[in-house]
Amino acid sequence: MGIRVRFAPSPTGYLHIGGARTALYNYLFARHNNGKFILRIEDTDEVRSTKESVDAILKGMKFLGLDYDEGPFINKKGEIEEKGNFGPYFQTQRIFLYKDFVDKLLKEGKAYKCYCTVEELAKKRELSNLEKRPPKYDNHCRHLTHDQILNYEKEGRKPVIRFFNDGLGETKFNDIIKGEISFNNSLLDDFVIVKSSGIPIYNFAVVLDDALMEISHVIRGDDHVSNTPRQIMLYKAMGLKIPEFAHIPMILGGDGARLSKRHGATSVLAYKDMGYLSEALVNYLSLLGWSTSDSQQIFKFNELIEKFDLYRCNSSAAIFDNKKLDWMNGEYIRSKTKDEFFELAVIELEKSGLITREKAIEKKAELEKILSLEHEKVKHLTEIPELYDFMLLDEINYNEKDAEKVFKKDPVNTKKILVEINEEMKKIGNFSAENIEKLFREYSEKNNIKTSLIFHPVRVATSGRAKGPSLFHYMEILGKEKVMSRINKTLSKYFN
RNA sequence: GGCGCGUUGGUCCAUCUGGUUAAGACGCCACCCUCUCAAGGUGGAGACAACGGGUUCGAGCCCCGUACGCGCUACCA
Repeated sequence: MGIRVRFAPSPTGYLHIGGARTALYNYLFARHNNGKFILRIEDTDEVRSTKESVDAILKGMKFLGLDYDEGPFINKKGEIEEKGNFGPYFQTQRIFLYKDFVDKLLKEGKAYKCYCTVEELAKKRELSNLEKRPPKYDNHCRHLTHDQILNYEKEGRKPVIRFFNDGLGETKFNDIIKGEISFNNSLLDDFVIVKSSGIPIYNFAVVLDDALMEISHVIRGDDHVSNTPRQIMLYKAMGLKIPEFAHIPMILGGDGARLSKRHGATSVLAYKDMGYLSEALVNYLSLLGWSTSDSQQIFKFNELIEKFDLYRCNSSAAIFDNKKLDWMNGEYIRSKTKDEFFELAVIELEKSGLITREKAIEKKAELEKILSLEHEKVKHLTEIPELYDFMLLDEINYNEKDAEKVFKKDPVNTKKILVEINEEMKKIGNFSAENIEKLFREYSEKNNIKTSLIFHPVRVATSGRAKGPSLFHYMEILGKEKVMSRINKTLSKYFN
């Protein structure tokens, strides 16, 4: 009776945005209902499945914070281990579990061996295409004679096993998200359930795994809707309990096509590398297909668990909007405490070579002051180095465009102002933002110069750019000496 | 081709079992704040609910059809 759901990716690539959302919805549904969340790797595609993909998926899950009750995970030694009582959790390792079911289906005449080769089938398919008929298997091997079978075997043909579909009646199910969906059984053919390699086909393995793992709700992408009737037929044929189904719509790229590499990064880990917080990604993804009636946008993780409702999911595809994700990421970065932001910033700063971790921790108080200058401006963590480099570098980099614009407009007066203000600053005892501002404003008044004609040049002269934090505040942190020497350096670089 | 699913402003979506000036968020624009850039605040433009029929006193919400999009139709998952 307990709720058990699973996320079952195939390891043929990294964990992408679509898979991540499927995983998230499963997770949220399980946690909301005090159920179990299971991770199962569907690696029955022996050609495309890779170990690297398994790693990438596991890492992606970890980054998103989607912890599961059962399934494979990477242990402290970096090896893959499994937890849970319904294992194994790799589909290929479960093959031995399927044998009895296959034998039973065979014995009961609900499945049969088919000796047609892929070439033969391809030819038939081509023909029916030519004749504009639906490409359906022609049931050629349904009733082979003993001799025919012997002959095929002698030829060395390895059979596949097909499900015997009588084509009678219809298969319907009530999808939690899409409502009632029905299919006419006569439209489905005798589909393959076990490949000639002995490895079961997805539609068969998924049924057995879900049944054996006692999955109560199958929550997956709606590209599986059309597969569901086949699976239900199998559940029925094997006398297994049919779970509830919930098919969540696809995520599309800006051009309305299915989200893919062409639309930029689709790997969850790539988003991490681009400076997105997992909280932001999770929050954004949660809203791509689901919403509350009051259209709440920002949710704490626990709040998501509390409020998430599968029945309120949308049934139509959604376009992934990077702009909104960016906004949300900014919201989450802004909501970080000083300490948290410090930790996040150190990682980026260290990555860019601006500071070492040791040094950052040694000068934590000062660094935190610097960081607070631009904290609210950060949209991606990766912007941090370029936002603060002028505060951390001895030698500033001038943005030539800004320098040109600010210095060359009125070089004579600008030079005069810079020289004079630099001289004036010597007088400041306590080099505080307040005192600097006071001095600047007095100088402006005394000489009847617009403040902007002072502020802008000083900003570029001390930071190398026209954009930046509050002028006097960063000057205070920089200190009188650095400020004055930077102005002098600017003077000799641009005004000689 | 067949079958299935979908279609509310540029985007995500609300409108719970038919009765609202069709709400909110992102983005966009303007103004305010201001030493710049952001952030924040205020306001604004933008949808006659794909289209066409019905049912009903009344439909974005129900029914039918059309168009368009997506998915499945593999010894892929």
